[in-house]
Amino acid sequence: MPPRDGAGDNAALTNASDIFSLIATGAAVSRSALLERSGLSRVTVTQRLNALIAADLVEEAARTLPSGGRPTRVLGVNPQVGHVLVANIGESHLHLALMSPEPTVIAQSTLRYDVTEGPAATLDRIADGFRHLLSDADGDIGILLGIGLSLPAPVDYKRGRVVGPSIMRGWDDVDIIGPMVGHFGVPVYVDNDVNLMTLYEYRRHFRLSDDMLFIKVGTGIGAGFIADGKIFRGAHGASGDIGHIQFESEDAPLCRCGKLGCVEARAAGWAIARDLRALGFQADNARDVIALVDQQVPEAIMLLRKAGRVIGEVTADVVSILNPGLVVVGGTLARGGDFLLSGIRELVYQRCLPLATRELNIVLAPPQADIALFGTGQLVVDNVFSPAGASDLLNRIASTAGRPAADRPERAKRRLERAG
Amino acid sequence: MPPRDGAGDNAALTNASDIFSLIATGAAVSRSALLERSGLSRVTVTQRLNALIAADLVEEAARTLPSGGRPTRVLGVNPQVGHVLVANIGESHLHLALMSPEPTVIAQSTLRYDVTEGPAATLDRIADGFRHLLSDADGDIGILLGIGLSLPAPVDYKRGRVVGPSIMRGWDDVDIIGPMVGHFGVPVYVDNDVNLMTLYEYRRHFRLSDDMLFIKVGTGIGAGFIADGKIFRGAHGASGDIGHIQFESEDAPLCRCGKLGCVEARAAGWAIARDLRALGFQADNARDVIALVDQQVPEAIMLLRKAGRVIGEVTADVVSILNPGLVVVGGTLARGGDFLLSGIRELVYQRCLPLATRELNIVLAPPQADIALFGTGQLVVDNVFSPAGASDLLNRIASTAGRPAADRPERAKRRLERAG
DNA sequence: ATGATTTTGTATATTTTTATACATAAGTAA
DNA sequence: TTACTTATGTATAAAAATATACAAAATCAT
Repeated sequence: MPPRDGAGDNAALTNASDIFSLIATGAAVSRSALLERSGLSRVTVTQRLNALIAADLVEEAARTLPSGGRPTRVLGVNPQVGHVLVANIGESHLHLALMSPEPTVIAQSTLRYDVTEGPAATLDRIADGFRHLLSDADGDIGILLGIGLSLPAPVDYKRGRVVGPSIMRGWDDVDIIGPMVGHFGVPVYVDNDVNLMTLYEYRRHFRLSDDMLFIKVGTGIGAGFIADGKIFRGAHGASGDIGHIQFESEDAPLCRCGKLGCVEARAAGWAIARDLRALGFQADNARDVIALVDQQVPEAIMLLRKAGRVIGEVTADVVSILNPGLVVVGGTLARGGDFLLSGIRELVYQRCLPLATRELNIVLAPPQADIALFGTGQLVVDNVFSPAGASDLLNRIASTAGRPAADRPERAKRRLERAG
Repeated sequence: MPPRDGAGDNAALTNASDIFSLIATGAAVSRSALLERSGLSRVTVTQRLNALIAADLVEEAARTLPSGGRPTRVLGVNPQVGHVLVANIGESHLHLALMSPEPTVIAQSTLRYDVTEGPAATLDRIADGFRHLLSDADGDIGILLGIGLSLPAPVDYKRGRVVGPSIMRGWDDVDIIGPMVGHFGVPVYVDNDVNLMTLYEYRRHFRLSDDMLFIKVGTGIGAGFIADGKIFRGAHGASGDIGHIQFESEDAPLCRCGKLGCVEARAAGWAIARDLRALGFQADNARDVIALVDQQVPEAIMLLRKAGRVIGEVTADVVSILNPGLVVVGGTLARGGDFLLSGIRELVYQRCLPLATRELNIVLAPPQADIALFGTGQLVVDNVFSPAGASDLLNRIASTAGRPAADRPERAKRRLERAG
């Protein structure tokens, strides 16, 4: 066992980022797997692994795997290597969390706010809230790995900006990443909340389905896709806008967007609530609709079933276009269970050709609160532990314990530039 | 200038695959770009580049780029490094070509065949046809880099098999790659023809649009997508099946698939031809429809405009779901020009929210024959010149001139395994 | 209890890569 | 014509990686 020295050899540390990334992403969790995946020699793998262990970034688990001879030791990231900060920005609430890299919640807080405060003031409040979470944290939680923000609006992921007018008034084309990087000096990621919910369901529950469709049915209706293992976002981050696809009918209802016959105007929580009010019931939103369904109110059930068939109609089109292997239905209205799901299945299996549906599963998302928050944590961790992110991270760790980058030999500088 | 020696140092050659891939893909075409992109030192880049030049795989172009000091020499793949074989398998024709890596056609042939001959006999005929093309080739065309096959059916790209019953009767779930690899011993790639047309348009005409939708309107109707620079295929290769999305109406026509109201039954070439026959005109397919449009027959123009609006309706849904930055319309009916395009634009701009359309372009594909064939060539070249493909290729080249893999030091063996 | 298998540890010679330095080539601007 | 800039060539010492070998640990089967 090599001597443990927290500072370690910093050049050796930054040089070990490829090994760190393989372990951190779960791509290789044993020495033999590292040998196979890295293409390096056994001695070099051992040397770099020892540097990571010495720096307390990686640890040997108690667990071993049988191999027919000496058992294989499992390797893993030290859970105390660091933490991430995430914020789910709603229309009236800010839900903040300090998370470990699994990601699991270490601490969290919820703040009320008003969207009219504007992005600059809101981002400052989020930064303050993050600092409170950090200062209240007990024990050694390692370094801040990165920050993630979830927004209920289309987000151009590469530019880190909201695109287009949306319910987040005043946020269109505003730089969100810059101010947050300014506050904390770590990588910052921003995405649309439905995309992050989709990422959560994929990574936590449906990992084997590399092409899956997530449909969020709540007060509004939206969709997220995993295509070949990655979030599909479209050219400007506005993919999945299925709520405003229109179907013609004589009684096409007016949508909030100003068009007639949108899926949302027929089947979203607000639309079902509208129809329930027309029948004399008290209902404002998706949650109220589900409360009435839970009370077995026949009219609420009837309207939910009808909504299921409308959602099924648009889902059928999406399935024809995208060819997913799995459809996951989540959001508040999904708590209606089979009242909603049966209509979705009926229309999808009716409308699509067998080629698209013969190996298609349509399921409800497992009930879980705050999945956008967990999805945001997952996004940050995935990026920070990627090969490029790991290189950047280990340079950051090394540079807090070593000489400045300007003094480094050329190779270390070049590695920094490539990671940048 | 290093001495030219065709056999070269084979270990040095396989070690240079990363440099070769960077040059071959166009990611780096100068020494300074190679330095930046490879992360290697200047001496190592030069050593590996010299090995590639000595092996006649890479050449220094006559062209230089001004730099303010000594001009930068442009590097490129030797056009005679090798060739690819491609086949476009139609319903009644086999269109074969021998292509250079640009890809451009060196030689080609067209064979009539019947789909009832079955896949085994057809693949044998294709192999024979490929051998004829090779034996007729003049001059040094280098080694066979790879083979590509295009099919008018959904293809599971990873498995290299047709999925589901289709117009290619008898091909469902048949191994296509195995027999062709058996014949020629090189990598073989199989994909759906619309995907390959999409790849061609993207790489040859719309390279800056990393999220684009290609709509093929001919006798049938289908779509292909480029998502973040890559072909989007779906879970089983059946994405883009927009022809069988149904819209309800009182007079919904019966489709060939057995459903009522499919987009294809309303707007495909065969459907317009059906409607023209009902009006007393002679028309069997998309080509006949366009011939009548070219003759300015009002009824043909009217039906084509109507088809444009139906296609526009489904395109609007696709645009809402996928958020492309560009829509390209191709296929035989696209020769109808603005008679078709104006209806597509009308419905897309009418039905979609501004968020999806404000930066969306909708254009006709430039006229060009055989774009699936060129797309197939592009697919082969992209794969063969990728980092993994280049490693495999250089191992193949080295092994035809060097000692057997079993005799190699451990590192060369490990590189082979990783490339495999 | 013993032998075989597989993993992991450690050492050393060789090879490859990098860092550094000096030099020349080929433009461009003054 | 000269000086400056940038690219490219070449050489050498130092560092890193690899190949190879020997050894010990920890199971498992007999």
